[in-house]
Amino acid sequence: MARRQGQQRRASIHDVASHAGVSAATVSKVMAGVTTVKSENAQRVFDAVELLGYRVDPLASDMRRAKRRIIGAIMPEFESEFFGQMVTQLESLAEQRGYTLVAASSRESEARETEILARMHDWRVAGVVLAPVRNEHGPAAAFMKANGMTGVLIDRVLSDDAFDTVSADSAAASAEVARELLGNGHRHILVIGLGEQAATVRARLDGFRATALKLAPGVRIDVVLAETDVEPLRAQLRDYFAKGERPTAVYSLFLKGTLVALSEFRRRGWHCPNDISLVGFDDAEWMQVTWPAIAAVVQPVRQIAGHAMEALFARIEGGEGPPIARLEPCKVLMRESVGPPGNGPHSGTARGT
Amino acid sequence: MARRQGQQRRASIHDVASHAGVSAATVSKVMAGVTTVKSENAQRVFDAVELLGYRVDPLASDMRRAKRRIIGAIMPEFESEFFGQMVTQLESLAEQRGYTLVAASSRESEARETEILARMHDWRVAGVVLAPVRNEHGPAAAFMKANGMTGVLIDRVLSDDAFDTVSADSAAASAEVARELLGNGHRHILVIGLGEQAATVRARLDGFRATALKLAPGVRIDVVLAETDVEPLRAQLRDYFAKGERPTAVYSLFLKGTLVALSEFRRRGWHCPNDISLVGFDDAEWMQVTWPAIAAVVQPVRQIAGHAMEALFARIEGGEGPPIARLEPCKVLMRESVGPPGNGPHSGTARGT
DNA sequence: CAACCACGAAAAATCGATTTACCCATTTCT
DNA sequence: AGAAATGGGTAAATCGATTTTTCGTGGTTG
Repeated sequence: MARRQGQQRRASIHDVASHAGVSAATVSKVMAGVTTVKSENAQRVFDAVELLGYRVDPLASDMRRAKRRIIGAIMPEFESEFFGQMVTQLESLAEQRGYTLVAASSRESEARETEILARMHDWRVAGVVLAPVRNEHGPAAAFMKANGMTGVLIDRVLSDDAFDTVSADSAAASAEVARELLGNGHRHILVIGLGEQAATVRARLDGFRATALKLAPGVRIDVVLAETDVEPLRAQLRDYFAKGERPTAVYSLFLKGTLVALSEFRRRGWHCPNDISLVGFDDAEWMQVTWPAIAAVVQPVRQIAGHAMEALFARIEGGEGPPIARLEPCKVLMRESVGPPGNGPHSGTARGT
Repeated sequence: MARRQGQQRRASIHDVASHAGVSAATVSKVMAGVTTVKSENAQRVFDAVELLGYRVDPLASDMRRAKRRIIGAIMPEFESEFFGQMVTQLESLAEQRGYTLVAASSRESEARETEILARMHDWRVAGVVLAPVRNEHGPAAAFMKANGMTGVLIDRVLSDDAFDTVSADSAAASAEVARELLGNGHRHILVIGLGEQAATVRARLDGFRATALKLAPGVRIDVVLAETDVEPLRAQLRDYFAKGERPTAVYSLFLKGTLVALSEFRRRGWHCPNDISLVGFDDAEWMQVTWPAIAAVVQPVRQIAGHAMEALFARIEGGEGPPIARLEPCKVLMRESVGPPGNGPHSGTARGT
């Protein structure tokens, strides 16, 4: 084709202009699709563009406008399926509107979160999709407010007075989990989570507790919350079981908790669902191929991503009005890890085995 | 602090200059850390910077140079632990050198891969870390060559005549898997993979086969390869077992293959390792908490990322010389999914059960 | 026939930095 | 003492686009 040598400098708008015998402004107009250019000139521009392999430099093009066609995305991590899918979705939605997504991971650190935000501010991103490490009341959101950035908060949030929020309907999903577990006959259930993620954990916990108590007022619900990290949770869980506590089901409020629960079951030689039932918030591909398959709450990634971007672009385009707080419905997949209690060796009779 | 109202326009270098009573060039020098500035002036600049909350605009700063301080990363997907960790690593390495990482996912499509590459070329990235969908001989690498881009290829590659490559030492790892399986007494082994990823699959397969045949010349090694997608592989695997083939061990050459194998085992009611043994290339967090824990080859993500970035920056800084092809050693974690053959209900005697 | 409009395109300003060329005092060297 | 080197700065050019202003031409209108 008309591709030039790899070595030489990229063609600029001026190269095209002089080749086509018009001014740079005209080339700009043609590229932007403005109709007030004589068709003959437009054609010569097209030819020159083709010949030189010219493409608009998006950064130079963005220089003049206050908001650049870049969307920032900040996730707590990239390693999990959930955030991986989220980034993929956001990326493709941004592209659809001619924006480029720049993603960064805060690695579960609020300090890094703010740092990244500052960098994105430097980049003059048009908007930010932020999945905060803790919740909407952290330093990151404060930074965005202080600097007049436009953004949307997702995932570990409920609502905010300055930003639109989009998250899974944790409470409703937890209520359904409660119905399922209670329906299976469980009356002693352990819930595990991370206290740091205050708002979400509270919603999930309250949603679960309210429904459970309504269905069976005598139900016993134990709660083991670690503050920040997974390892302390593992230790607390170990203590809990070591004390002789024998719930018949465990509900984990986040993915890593499900892994911790499973590994503790392993250590103790317990199998699901005979010895204990397990449901986790957050689904993963492997959960349906293990034996038993693990029951899980599936977060609606596409909906969250879609509505987040919708809200974000509405603000970017100047949309006013009070911030919205959206809750997307989850799906609860009851799989083999949940069954009726009382089949296992330790339940009822067992205690000191 | 001295933070201004969120509403007003960001301070530019000229605002700082006029506040400090010097020229923009002087401000630029101070920000760049040039020492030939009178300390009194430097101080006034610092004060003005503090007062106005000034930060250099990285895009404007990059305008003049040919290569911008941006590194592009293109991964086949973001959803898996491996590529998630890879992006995280690359991001932090890029940041350490004052670069920003812009990551994009090709979603296992060569067309998208080239598209993204073109976009990154438009962005004039300083370099690209590309994990190709198929291998190093695809259109993406060709595009990079044709446009004189600097880049490094990772993961599904072995070596290239134009770019540095960094990948896991598939052959050595597969040899070790062979030693383990043969050592356990397996003499009929099924290997599954994706034919599309030619170079890597060949290396893994050959490494496995060579070592296996050396250790036990009579060993039977079956191979089931699907071309592009996972679902056809599932179908082929189903056919293979339906024909009555009963290998005592399966070695999956990639993560999704391991999932497919597991789900097929489930369908047939087979348990590891009694009915069949399983090892997979690629580790994941869940593999150690399931029952049985799944044996896996762990790819050295940090080393791959580290050496890829090292090589990339060497080229960016003008390093010459023939392309290097690096192989990073893997770790093989033999877990409970592997055991000696012959305990299961179907092996030996079984056939029509 | 002069005044007015519309059209299309060129010229110039702009975005926010960096870098080059050049200027003016001192110092240093011969 | 006169020339050359050096320190410290500034104005202006530059990067690659977009956007605003200006300009010339041709056609209408009073």
